[in-house]
Amino acid sequence: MTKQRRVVYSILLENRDHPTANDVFRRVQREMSTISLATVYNCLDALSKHGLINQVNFDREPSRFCVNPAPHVHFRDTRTGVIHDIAFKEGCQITDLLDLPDGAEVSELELTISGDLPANP
Amino acid sequence: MTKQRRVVYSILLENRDHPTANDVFRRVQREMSTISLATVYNCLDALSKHGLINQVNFDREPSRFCVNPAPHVHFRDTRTGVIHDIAFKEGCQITDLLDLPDGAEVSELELTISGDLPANP
DNA sequence: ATTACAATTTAGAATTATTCTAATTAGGCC
DNA sequence: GGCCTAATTAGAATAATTCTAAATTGTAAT
Ligand SMILES: [Mn+2]
Ligand SMILES: [Mn+2]
Ligand SMILES: [Zn+2]
Ligand SMILES: [Zn+2]
Repeated sequence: MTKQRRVVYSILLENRDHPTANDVFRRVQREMSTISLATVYNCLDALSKHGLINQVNFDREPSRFCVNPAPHVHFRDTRTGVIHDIAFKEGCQITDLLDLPDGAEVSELELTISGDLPANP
Repeated sequence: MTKQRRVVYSILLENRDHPTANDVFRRVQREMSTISLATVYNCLDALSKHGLINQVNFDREPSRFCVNPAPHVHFRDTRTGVIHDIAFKEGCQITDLLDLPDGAEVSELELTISGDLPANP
């Protein structure tokens, strides 16, 4: 854990809105003005590799970063653009629903959903 | 349906291995040497918009294109790199497993899995 | 058949998120 | 302090995709 990695991580914890690398860069700059974008990418990569954060991809948009350690999937509200964390229901295994070949070992699984949420009055 | 769109579509039907745009370009060139890469992108986009094919994204790798019209997800065998279509078990709705907010309307859903398949003897 | 028109294709340039390179800096340890 | 390794930095490079503007095509009307 270097100073830079710590501040990148704390920025992610502070506002869990799934920012892009560039969003993170701009936020980190406010308290560490000398940091470089390359370092932000390096830090995000290091934090990912150590399992502290997750990289989230919607189609071919810039990657976003998620600090929620619980298993969950991502729902992007097409009206607001906001990305919501969606948990699994109690005791549910997504792979139970799939016709996986015998012996298949899942190592990574990413589920992204786009749709509408009802307006919140 | 233009000549170019038809040949792009037929190439995809011919070999359902989830090729990239560039793979498609090289295959199409063999029977229509004057086609341009931009046109391949345009055609893939048009076919996608009309629901004949699907764009498949694994992380930030180049998009791949899938001509399987049935609902399914994608499993990449990490040893061979081959992408397999995985169907849902009878009558299974993935969103049933999720704690979606009331009234959420799913418009798009993409599930990608990476893992190991047992060697096929 | 010729013309008109809109949509598509084309070549090449532009875009842009990300990665790479090479030089500098930082931090732990003797 | 000096040594060593890993991390950071600025900037260039990369590469998938998109954009631009001109040429081509196909179709429909005259
Ligand atoms: Mn952003
Ligand atoms: Mn390829
Ligand atoms: Zn999340
Ligand atoms: Zn498929």
